[in-house]
Amino acid sequence: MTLNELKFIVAVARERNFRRAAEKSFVSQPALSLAVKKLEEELGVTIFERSHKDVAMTPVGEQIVAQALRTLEEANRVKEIARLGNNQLAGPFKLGVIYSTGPYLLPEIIPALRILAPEMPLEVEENLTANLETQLRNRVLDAAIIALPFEVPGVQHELLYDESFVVAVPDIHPWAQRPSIHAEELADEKVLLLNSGHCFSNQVVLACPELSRHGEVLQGNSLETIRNMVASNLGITVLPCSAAVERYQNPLIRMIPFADPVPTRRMALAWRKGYSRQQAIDCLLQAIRAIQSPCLQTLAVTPD
Amino acid sequence: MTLNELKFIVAVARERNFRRAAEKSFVSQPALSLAVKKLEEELGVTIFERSHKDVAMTPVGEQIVAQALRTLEEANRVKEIARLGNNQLAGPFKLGVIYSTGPYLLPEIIPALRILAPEMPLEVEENLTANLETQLRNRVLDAAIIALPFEVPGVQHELLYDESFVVAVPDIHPWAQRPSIHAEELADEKVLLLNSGHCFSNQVVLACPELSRHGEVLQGNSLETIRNMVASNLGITVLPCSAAVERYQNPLIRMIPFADPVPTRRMALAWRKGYSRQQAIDCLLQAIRAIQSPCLQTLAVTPD
DNA sequence: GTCCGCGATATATATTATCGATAAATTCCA
DNA sequence: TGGAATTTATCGATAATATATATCGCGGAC
Repeated sequence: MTLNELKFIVAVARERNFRRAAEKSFVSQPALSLAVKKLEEELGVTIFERSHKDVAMTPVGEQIVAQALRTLEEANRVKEIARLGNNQLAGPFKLGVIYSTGPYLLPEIIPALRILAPEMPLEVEENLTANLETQLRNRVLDAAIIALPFEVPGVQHELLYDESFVVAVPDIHPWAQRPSIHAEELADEKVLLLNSGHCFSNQVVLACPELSRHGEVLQGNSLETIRNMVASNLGITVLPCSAAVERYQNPLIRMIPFADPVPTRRMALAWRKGYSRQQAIDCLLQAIRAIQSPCLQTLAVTPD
Repeated sequence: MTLNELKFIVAVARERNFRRAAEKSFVSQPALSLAVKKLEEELGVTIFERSHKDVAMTPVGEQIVAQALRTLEEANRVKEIARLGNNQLAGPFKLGVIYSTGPYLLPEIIPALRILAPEMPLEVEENLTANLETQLRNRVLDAAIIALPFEVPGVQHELLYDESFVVAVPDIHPWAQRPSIHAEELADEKVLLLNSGHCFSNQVVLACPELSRHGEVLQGNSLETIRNMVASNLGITVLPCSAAVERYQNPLIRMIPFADPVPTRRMALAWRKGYSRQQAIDCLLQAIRAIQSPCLQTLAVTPD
């Protein structure tokens, strides 16, 4: 039994004529006759009583045609659901973000996305890279904004931008008026950093390996806490430049750029291979890349 | 979209694994994979998010699978209806009978049929051959018991029995004690017959052509009326022998057989070619042929 | 690392559906 | 009453589809 056969018997029941039913079904009359016959044999029932004058339905045939109609309606609802539900920009989208980026990037992304995909509410999860990775793989998240490297089997990513780091010192610090700082110089200072699970602290240490020997001070999960500590003259820190733009400025803190080579991190959007809402990904990429920020160097779209 | 494809996605949704779903569906894994892919492309939606670890469903995929399940259930009901409804011996059967046979044959048929096909109530229509023919062709009737000849396009028949005619005379009639009558002798008598639309009167006239010249008396639609008229000495008549058996005997009437050649009529059961309840026909034939009556000569089954 | 499991792919094959032409039966109309 | 038209069934050939076997690439697990 196939849906086509059901369509055929419904057409014959409507037209009471095999030839016209075949025309309406866009098949030849023999094709339709054979299909109907096949169905009748499979069901072991005569549905139509044929004659050269007209076609009549047997009592059981009427029931069968009525049921066939119901079946076809249900089948059409499958298509209907697909038609309505294939809007990839509808329904919530769970985005993971690393702690050192979330507070500064999301205020930019969310309004942009509300315009690009108004029916797609963004649900945000801030967490460590390692946790984001797990959640991504377990399909708890749809995508995640992370810092490279981020090589995870079954997960692909696309580059977003390069973000330079800056040094934040109290305005009463000896470096306060310097135009730039060399990364190596950090080794002599009391540098406040996020816990070691944070990729950002790792990257800072990577830029100034000496730090790891001097034992930098690790301070929780929030850059804002660290920023306040700097303002209280408890040490200096390094921030991603997105955390150093004007809107987050504190008058007690001076932001000083690094001298070349400026430490940077490369951010990317990651999602599962085979993820079904590519349009949502594209939309998100567009929203992020549209951010106008002097310190973020948006990167061209490059395959892998 | 085919029912098979819907079965496949339901299986995958159940098993969360293409290989197992293929096994349960009794097809190879590539066949199932391709079918699912084909459906996804047709619907323009991703139903499953595949990975090497497991198979997950997209939100729209869940809806589609649920609807697919509903569709398959409706499709199964088609089979169910066919299974339950293909009992050809269930449901009413409309049988037409000519006036000159109905009252005498039906009391024999109905009890027999109630045993052979208890779920098939017999609905009887007594009428003239011409009307029965129309109703048969228009599918108002399922079958009809008629006298031959009865050649109607689109209608086939099978012989039932030969029935001899007898002469019915009042017991005070001069012929009352005769052992037999020759058909030609009727020409001199006042013979009461049914209206001319009745095949039986035609057949009587056929047996004794002289009658038509002398103007026999035509009397309505009921042999019983005529019988009563004979009992009242208003004339004589000819009856089919089934109307002359003991149970219908009237003490005021003598039944006298014809001398050779005995006029007879040949009865048959007629039904449309392609009629869908052959079993019901067979049952009816069996019931009629099983009638034990000395005057009816049941005929062997012979193809037309 | 190496093996195992999973889904995707390639190619070949068998089945099925479909078509065009024609047949057989019947109706319609002159 | 006879022929044209109509209707469904049948036949033979072909196109479309479904399915199988073998294989690949990827990732997981020990």
